[in-house]
Amino acid sequence: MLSHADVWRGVDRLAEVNGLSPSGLARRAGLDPTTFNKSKRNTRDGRPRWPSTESLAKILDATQTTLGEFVSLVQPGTSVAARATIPCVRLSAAAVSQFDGAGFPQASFERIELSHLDARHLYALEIDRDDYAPVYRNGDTVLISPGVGVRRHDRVALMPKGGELRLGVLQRRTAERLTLMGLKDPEEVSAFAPADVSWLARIVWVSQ
DNA sequence: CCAGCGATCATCTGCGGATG
DNA sequence: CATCCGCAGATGATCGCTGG
Repeated sequence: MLSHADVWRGVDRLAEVNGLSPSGLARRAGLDPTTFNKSKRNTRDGRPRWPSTESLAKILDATQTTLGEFVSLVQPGTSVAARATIPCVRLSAAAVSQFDGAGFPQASFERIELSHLDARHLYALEIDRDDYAPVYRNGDTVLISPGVGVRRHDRVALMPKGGELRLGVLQRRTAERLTLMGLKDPEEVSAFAPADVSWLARIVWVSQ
């Protein structure tokens, strides 16, 4: 169960991992900058005050954070330092055998530094071909997070069973069919049966 | 180089409006 | 009536500029 302190710690951590102060986070979410002031977390007679679910929904939306990710920020021991580096995989080395069933890399790849995203749910993919230019050029690094939800129109990485890793835009996902739009050419649509997909994960960041 | 000054920003306190 | 949130004003920290 989340306590009053847990929820406020989560708000502080969410601001921190996004490089914001609590007031900056409130502003980004369209709230009054004082909404998350420490002085407003308890009433004058010392009773706890809670942020509204609407305010929480707004800061999650403003930071593209899921409720599950927010809850994970509350857990003890998830310091920013613990998120400082993440494994980095080369696109041409991204074979199906090197990932687990959830899409996390199994081999020990080199690591790159990262300061504002939760490294426990991330790995980097270095683009070392021109297949996705000009959207992703040779030398770019994209960050993939199997730990977050994938929605329509998200840029994603898809690993077909027995195939080669694909990057694209998730066009549609039903129980029978999953369609991926090409990054270079939106007219180039690939369809997959869910049973033929090893894993699908969202691209959350790109360095270029 | 350093002190003084003003601008800017974050935060705090107190109050009142909106809502249930 | 209790609670959450926005507004206004005050305060303190930081930064950049200027002049000695």
